[in-house]
Amino acid sequence: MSTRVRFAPAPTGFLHVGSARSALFNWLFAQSTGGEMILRIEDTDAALRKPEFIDAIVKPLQTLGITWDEGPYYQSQRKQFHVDAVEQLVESGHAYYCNLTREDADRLAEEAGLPPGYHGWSRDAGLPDGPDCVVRFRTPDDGEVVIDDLVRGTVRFACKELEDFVIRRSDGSPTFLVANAVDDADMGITHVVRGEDLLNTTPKVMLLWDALDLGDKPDYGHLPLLVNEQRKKLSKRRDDVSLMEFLAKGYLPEAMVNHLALLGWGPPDDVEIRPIGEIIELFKLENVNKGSAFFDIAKLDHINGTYIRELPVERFVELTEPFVYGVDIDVPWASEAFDPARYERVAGEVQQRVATLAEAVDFVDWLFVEDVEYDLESKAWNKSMRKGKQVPEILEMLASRFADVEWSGEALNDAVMAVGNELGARSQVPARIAITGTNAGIPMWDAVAELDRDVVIRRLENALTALRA
RNA sequence: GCCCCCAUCGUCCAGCGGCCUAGGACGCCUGCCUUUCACGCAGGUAACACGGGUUCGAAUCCCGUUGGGGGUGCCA
Repeated sequence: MSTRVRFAPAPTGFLHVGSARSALFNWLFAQSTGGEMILRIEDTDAALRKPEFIDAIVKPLQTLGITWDEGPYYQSQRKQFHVDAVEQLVESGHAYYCNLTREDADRLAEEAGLPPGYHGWSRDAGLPDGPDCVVRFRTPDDGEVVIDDLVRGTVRFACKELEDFVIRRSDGSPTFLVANAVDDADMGITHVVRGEDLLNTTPKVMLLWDALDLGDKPDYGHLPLLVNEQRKKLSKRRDDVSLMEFLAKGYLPEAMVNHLALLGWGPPDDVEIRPIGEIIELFKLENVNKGSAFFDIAKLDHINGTYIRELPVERFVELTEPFVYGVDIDVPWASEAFDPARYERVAGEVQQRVATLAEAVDFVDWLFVEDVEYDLESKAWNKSMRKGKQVPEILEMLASRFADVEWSGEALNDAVMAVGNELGARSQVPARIAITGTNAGIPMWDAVAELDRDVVIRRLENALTALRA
């Protein structure tokens, strides 16, 4: 039997990295088993029904290269099926009307000295439907629901622990639990792969499934959650979780996908950074582990840097254009000062040094600004300038020699080396800091030769002034 | 509170009863390369939460404890 999975996000305004990971694992499973994946938007809650929210899911998935064979389907458009299902459940005695609000239920529980929750108050009241009525599912009093989870193994839930949950809101709209069962059945879903946060809802859906007589149930596989450094589920409020924002910061989609695939799963041969085709081949849902995984930016940076370095230089230039041209981001130089040709000449060296595309700006800013700024509190300044050997002398000599040295990269480099040798000190770092503002960067003298002589000399003098201040 | 899940280096992954003096990757540290930084290369640091079983033998199986997480909505 061919596999068929679905990625079924609630549209909340943007694609969460956790959701992206779920989508990816569904996709990897479908691809590796030669199956299909469908995209279904779970918008049973009216508040989630906004067209712009759909784009916020579809676009990132496309960017990541996560494809689907059908959809997007919208649960809201299948509402009638869900309404019918609810009606069927009421008629068959599996569900009943209830006119209590959440507050009523809490109060009744407290008065009865019962734990919080709904205790079947209206179960046998035989209430008619009404404007403020919800429909609740009558959970079995005993027995258990057993899930043979593909990643977790057997999980059991005692039915008596399951309260009579709401399947239709008082506004008449069915909840996602019904929609889930009905749609998964109608759409022929064979495997439900999703986050562990939904594990507790699974027995409810299974109960509905049986009550609705929907036939064979899909297999379930609950993925470990993605967590932050505090080991809490990644959340919109506390953490950076917007996939698009990562891409906007200069993480490559391929790197993002590679990193995500490594959270909760690992290739048998320990080769972590590899093409998606190989990941598909090696992926096995049974090998997904159970413990939650920390979304580690440092590791992402490493993977991203590796992918960036593998790019053809022209491609790197192309990809960094939105950043160096200041599209959507601020750039430290005046836009007319940017020289694309000059940028292209150094791009190859920049490419070897960045972890994200956005960082390219930091490596070339000194080529396009008038004067560089010195961070007098920085470690580099303190170590190489303030405490460096004969730094004032180096800067003075360079300023004076640069006044009449041949203005070429080679000659400039020779002059710097000569000064260092004459003084018995390392002259490169002080010169670099004075001219570029920092001790880390690309091989510089050819690029320096492209700057005006007086600009370079002025920077050497500025650094000297800053040093003596 | 109750229900459910989880537990190997700081982090991610390997380990599926003997091959484990616990392996790889990221990070961190050292050295080489280099009169910058990075890459690369060579090293190093660092873990089976604890306690009981089962077994000739346990990181691997079972139970308990502890710790962490998720759920407990007329959100999904």
